[in-house]
Amino acid sequence: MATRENLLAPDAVCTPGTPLATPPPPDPTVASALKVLGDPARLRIVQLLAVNGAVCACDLEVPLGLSQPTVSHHLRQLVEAGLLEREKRGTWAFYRVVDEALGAVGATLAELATPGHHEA
Amino acid sequence: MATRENLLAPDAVCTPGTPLATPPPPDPTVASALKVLGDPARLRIVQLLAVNGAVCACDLEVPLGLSQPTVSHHLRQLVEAGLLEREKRGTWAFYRVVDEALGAVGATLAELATPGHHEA
DNA sequence: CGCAAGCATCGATGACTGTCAATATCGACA
DNA sequence: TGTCGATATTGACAGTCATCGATGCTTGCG
Repeated sequence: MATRENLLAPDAVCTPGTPLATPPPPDPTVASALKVLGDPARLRIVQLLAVNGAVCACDLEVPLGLSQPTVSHHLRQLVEAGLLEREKRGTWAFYRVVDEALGAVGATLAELATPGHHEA
Repeated sequence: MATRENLLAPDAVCTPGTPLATPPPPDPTVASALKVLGDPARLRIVQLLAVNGAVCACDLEVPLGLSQPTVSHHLRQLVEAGLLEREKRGTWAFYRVVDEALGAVGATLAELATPGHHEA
């Protein structure tokens, strides 16, 4: 439900004495993956690859409406973030989603969205 | 497993005749949420709120190491993306994670990471 | 009513980045 | 070996954004 009434305890107050719990910062891998996924073109690439399986770079220019260097640039970012794998086959290169990496990002967000982290 | 050997079918080829499936673009809400979560400071804010429950803005400056206007700026982005809710209590403002919104983003990524989208 | 405190907004600035044209690199093939 | 096609890299440019200081706004309180 999460209506306005139960947003926080009614006696909640800004407690300067309690500098709030500082858990270990989020996995840098997940953080950089989120940064990379933040771009619409790259998110679209991941979606296209997730649906079509392995796709060669030349087939991405048209659906993305971007130039070949730009597509190559985005693919590079995604590979460096560990979200994509590359296989060179002859003159052209196929890309594929790394399910574990993408799933790890989703799982991290899902866990943060799970109540019970703070005092029940 | 996903070793290099089964990256794609061994006879896979760049098929110019098959312009590959173009699914409806990802939910704009999720896309903008990912863009907002791409910033390390904002991801950290979400994590701090997920752990501590409702937190007032004044308690975020120190752990983030950012100035008050910058913190306010990030909080605004997160609220506009639907990831945070704000409740003003007296002079100070408490923020809280919207579990459904954050969970939706995680679920979307998890679904993209689930094999079976492309032909088995 | 006036002061203080917390937060939001404004304006400026420096850094980052998405984009493309041009060019280089690499592999296939005759 | 020479050419062609696909991809990667470089350099440049424009737009975006994170950040902060200064300022304004609102609320609580004496």
